[in-house]
Amino acid sequence: MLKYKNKKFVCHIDLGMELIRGKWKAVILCHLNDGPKRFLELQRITCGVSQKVLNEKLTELENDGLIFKTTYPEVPPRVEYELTDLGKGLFPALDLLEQWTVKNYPFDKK
Amino acid sequence: MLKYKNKKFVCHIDLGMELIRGKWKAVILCHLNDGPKRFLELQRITCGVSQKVLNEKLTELENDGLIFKTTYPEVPPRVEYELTDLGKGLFPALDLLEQWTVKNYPFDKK
DNA sequence: CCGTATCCTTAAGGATACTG
DNA sequence: CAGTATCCTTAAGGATACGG
Repeated sequence: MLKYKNKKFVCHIDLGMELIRGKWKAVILCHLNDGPKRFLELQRITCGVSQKVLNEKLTELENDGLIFKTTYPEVPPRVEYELTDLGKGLFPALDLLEQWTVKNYPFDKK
Repeated sequence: MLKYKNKKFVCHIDLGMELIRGKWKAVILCHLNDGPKRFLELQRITCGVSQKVLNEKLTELENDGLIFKTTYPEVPPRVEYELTDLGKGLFPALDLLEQWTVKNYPFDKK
């Protein structure tokens, strides 16, 4: 039994999965690997997930140290999200998962 | 936009994550990589998750073709779960995730 | 030992409206 | 454009009891 942030985990993979849990976190991380993205770009990538949900996920990822954001003091506001070094280290695993999926699920487009 | 089993996914990583979503699936898959396990062994590994939940997850993994089970006609019954080839192919990604977690979260034991 | 059924609680996700 | 607030629906997980 292991502990992190007052939560209990039965093993390391359990904790690792916790950090990318939810419908959108892995998707966000994968796309941020290509470079910084603005809020609206991420919303487009996620096919229009609501602002509330997208913000929730971005905040959680930031709190877990996987991404950080830069706010430019302009009008209208501009904010960019990008991976931290910790977040970049997670990419190889996500990349392998994606490759496995592409290989085994050549599924219908549209 | 991609489709699989009547569900929609925004990209491949989205589908890949869907298959290992939930509190226990990745944990089960990782431990099955060491070899076949019985129901009670898996329950012990998951620190006593309820039978209902464990069965749900095992059934979902089986339906997705990641594991299969062998039922031995004995009394008391004996059932063994193990990875399919498809499931084995997923292990490298999970293994990388675990390594990343071990490296970055050397957290408190117990 | 393994699996099912029932009931319950909480967490996740979405719709919408509003603000600087 | 980015973020917050409110409300709502559904999905996930757990407790318990029972049956082959």
